[in-house]
Amino acid sequence: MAIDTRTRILDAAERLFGERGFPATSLRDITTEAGVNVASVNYHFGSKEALLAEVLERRLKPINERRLQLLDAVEARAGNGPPELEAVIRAFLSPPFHSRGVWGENGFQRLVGRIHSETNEDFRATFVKQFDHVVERFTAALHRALPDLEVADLRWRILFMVGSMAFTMSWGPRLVARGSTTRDPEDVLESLVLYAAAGMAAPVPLGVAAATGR
Amino acid sequence: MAIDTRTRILDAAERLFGERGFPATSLRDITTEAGVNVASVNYHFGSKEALLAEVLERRLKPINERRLQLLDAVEARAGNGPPELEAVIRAFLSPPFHSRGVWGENGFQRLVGRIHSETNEDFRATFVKQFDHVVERFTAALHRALPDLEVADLRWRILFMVGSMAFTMSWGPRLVARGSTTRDPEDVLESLVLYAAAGMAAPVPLGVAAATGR
DNA sequence: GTATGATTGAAACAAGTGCTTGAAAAGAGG
DNA sequence: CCTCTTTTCAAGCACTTGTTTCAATCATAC
Repeated sequence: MAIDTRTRILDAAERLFGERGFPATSLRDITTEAGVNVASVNYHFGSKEALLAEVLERRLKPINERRLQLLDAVEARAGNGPPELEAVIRAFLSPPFHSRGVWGENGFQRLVGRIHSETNEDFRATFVKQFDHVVERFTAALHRALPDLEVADLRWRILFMVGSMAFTMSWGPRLVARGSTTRDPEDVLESLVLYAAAGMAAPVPLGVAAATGR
Repeated sequence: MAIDTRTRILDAAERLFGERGFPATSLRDITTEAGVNVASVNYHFGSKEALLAEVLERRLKPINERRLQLLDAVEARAGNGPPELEAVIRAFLSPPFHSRGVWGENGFQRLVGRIHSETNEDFRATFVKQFDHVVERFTAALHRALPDLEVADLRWRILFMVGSMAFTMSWGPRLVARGSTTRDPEDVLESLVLYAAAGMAAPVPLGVAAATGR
């Protein structure tokens, strides 16, 4: 059962990487949890890092595809006019929330939130490249929705939005578990969309605009 | 030179933990960079984890003290009335931006953004406790500034804000380095304050409010 | 049923881990 | 100068790391 072994390794790795992080998880942890031999990781994936790449791609590819698909729908609906801000943001934020295993059940979301911190520069570069196209499409759409906002400002605000999302993925489940607040993922997504939409539409800092000669 | 050795270890650890992450940095990496003997880490700090705790506390304590100090000023200015939203947010966000070595120069900000992902549950718990008081003070202040917002909603929005901040600390310098956008830290802080203030003041999701019986 | 290629398994590899040891060196006080 | 504490050092501890090896097992096709 070759494919089965592969998926068992991927599932165990996803869970453990998400829970403890990439460097803190050993191949033996993974293979023990998966109930397979240590050697099978290198047989099927080549290396620990290549395994991480496959763990990420397995989930991220459908998420990014879905994002583009939703954005296409929003833009089609808008015709030649500017797309609706909230709809664009929702197209970006909702797919990860609806991906299998939301709220840390299998730990994938927590893993995503930390990729940039646990891998080396090279790995990170190839990882970020997966997002380039998506980010550019959404930047363009948001620029049409917010024509008064300079692209440089827009890029920062997108970073703010992604940060909220990643952090919520990582800490949200823990927050809910602590009981300090409770909410169904769908509601959290909705809160986040409203928060991000309001932030995106915030007035441009006039002082800054003036200082940079705009 | 006992104190000197201590600081050299702290500085090197701060830089390397921030750059490669906690588990990926070995004591030998640190001591080599610091130009001291391996044994001195355990002599001065007790363990690798205790070293991390000190690295964090050295920077975080003044930051949190400054936050409370600024919040005091904002609340004093407001008297009995509600404090100004933007001022409260600025009191929270500005100290880390003004801390020594902003923008990844020494990597501390990047380190903070990843603590939750690289340490074990126990360590994390004691780490988060350092923030409890600060978070509660700011939650209360924000609640007074936004009386229509339920505390549960507010807590989520604070999470969103912290996420934007942490992510900006981690990725901001990298973004600037890539040249896709450029901005002086002070301007980024201002953008972030405006973004967060607008998000905080966003309308409450009516559908959600209705569904939860409000 | 036997040959062929894909997969698994137990064991071992060299290298690196955090941490400890015990002696040497440095510093401080009389 | 001599003591006594603090600090540094080279070496080594037991253990874990990612990866490799090569024989045993499996599946499939002739």
